[in-house]
Amino acid sequence: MVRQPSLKKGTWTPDEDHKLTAYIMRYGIWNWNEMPRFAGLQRSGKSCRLRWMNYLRPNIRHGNFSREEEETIIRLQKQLGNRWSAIAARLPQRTDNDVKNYWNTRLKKRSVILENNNSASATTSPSEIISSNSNTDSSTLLNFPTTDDFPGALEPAAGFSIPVSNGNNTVVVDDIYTMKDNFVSSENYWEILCFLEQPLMGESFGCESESPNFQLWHSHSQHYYCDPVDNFWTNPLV
DNA sequence: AATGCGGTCAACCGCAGCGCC
DNA sequence: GGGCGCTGCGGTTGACCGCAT
Repeated sequence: MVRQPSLKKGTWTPDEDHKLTAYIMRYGIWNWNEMPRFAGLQRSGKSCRLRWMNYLRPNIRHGNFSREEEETIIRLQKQLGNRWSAIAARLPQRTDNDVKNYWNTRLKKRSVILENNNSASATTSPSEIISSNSNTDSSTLLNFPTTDDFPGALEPAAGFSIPVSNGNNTVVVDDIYTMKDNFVSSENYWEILCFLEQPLMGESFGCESESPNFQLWHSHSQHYYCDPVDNFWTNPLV
């Protein structure tokens, strides 16, 4: 009798991330339950899907919720309840898991205060209340520069400190190692590229440099940006 | 230096919805 | 209509980290 290898749980390793990303880039998403086996992963399909949807998928931002986003979450949560996927759909580049975590860890308490303040003063805007609230987490008050603020600018690299305008001097950008966001570091870019040029599933990649995907990738290499319009990642074979 | 505690967030679990047969 | 498999969603857990003592 062939024993089914036990499925791994817990934190994903960089190697597992690479395997999953490379597989989806090459073959697309076809069946979450079958994919792990073909991708050489000892993970459940659910685990792979979750990892892809919440972390590896391109065009995802983590942390540094803007004040506008906070207000949107608070407003929509009031309107829709805990329908996190619906709320996340209204927040570009945010995942339902991120929105849910952010709500549970930060906004939930603040929302209660907001309610109290609103009942006390119906004329005060949410942002004013957030700003004036002494219990407010200082991290929510940072005017964190985004790529929306500086179109075409490079995203700060992982581990770098950047100046903020809340009185503290710097904030450390979250450590990322690959494709966590739209942008990846040049080091990771080449690391990924090297990985993708390795044979997958025992077959050669052949002339990857002539493939549409490769050219798309290089066409964005200035900013290492994966354009969602290209549908490059989610459906690489089209 | 060691320990405790609270906050954060990645990941798991269970369930509901949907489509297919 | 019912069973089955797959996917998506929301609640919850547990590991990790920073800070206070």
